[in-house]
Amino acid sequence: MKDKFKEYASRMTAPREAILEFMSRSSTHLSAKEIYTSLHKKHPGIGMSTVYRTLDLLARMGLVTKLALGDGQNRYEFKAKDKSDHHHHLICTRCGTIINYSEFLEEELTLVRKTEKKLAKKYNFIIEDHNIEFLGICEKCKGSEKI
Amino acid sequence: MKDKFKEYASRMTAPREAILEFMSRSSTHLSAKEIYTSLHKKHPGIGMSTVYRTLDLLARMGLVTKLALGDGQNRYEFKAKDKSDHHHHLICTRCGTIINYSEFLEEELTLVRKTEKKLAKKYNFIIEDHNIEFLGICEKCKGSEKI
DNA sequence: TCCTTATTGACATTGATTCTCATTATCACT
DNA sequence: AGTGATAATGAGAATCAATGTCAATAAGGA
Ligand SMILES: [Mn+2]
Ligand SMILES: [Mn+2]
Ligand SMILES: [Zn+2]
Ligand SMILES: [Zn+2]
Repeated sequence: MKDKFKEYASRMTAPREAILEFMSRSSTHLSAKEIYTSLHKKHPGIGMSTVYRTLDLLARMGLVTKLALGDGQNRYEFKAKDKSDHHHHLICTRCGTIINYSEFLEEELTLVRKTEKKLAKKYNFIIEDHNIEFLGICEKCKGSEKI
Repeated sequence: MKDKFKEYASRMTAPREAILEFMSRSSTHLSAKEIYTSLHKKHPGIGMSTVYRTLDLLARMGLVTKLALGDGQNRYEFKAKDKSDHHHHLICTRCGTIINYSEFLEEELTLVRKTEKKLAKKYNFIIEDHNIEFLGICEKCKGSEKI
């Protein structure tokens, strides 16, 4: 891992190690502040700036995904190298709940690849990633509908 | 249209009409400030707050889509009722360029519907919309790669 | 161990979005 | 057309995520 860091022109430091370790252990979609706060218990020294800078670095390294959901703060999620970790999102527009789903149909993956190829050619684009999200009302919010 | 507004608990006002009219005429993905500035020429009276409030209203009405791309400002796009207007995005992670594409394969639409149905059932979700975006490097940015 | 310099953290600053509130304008009802 | 209740507005303040500044620190090659 130290090597991977160097590749991105960086020294391996304690804060970076702590943040990466923390991210790799959490499975949710966390805001920078949530990460900062959680980390603060064991690592009181780590500042907010470093959290942002490191998350940005990890995103560039491809170890973390940055999610923009339009609620005023970005969220970050660890991305295992393991392909089986790849997933898409189901987002509740009422309460913000995010569900990961990865029970893809084979068709789904095949089609994504086919579409990528088509778009890359037509628009002369290098396609590196994709986001697919379905928006709606979650189970809980459905329940507390009538007020 | 006036009726549609009322349905959403609203009076029809000059600023709202101006903003809706402007949005329906533009075909890009505009930030609130861009909308404010463009509008300011013909309607110097309209304030920033009203732009935000009206965009939010239009989004709730389903006339406008709010895009969160994680670059620190949301963008808004008019959504014609016309189904043929539906499209997905191709986004350059270097320069932010957004390309609409809508040459869907039939498969694509079929699959989205099938996936929606599957997810709705499994997670007990009411699915109302979806976003699909491909990220990468656009033609222009590919050109100015080596610096 | 020493030295260069990448990295850090405290703090300031920016900038998008939201809030506040006195003023204005819409529209239902005469 | 006139009136009144009140929804909506706009100027400015406030909030708050994210970025910038910079002196102090620490990583790691020599
Ligand atoms: Mn996820
Ligand atoms: Mn678009
Ligand atoms: Zn919900
Ligand atoms: Zn580009």
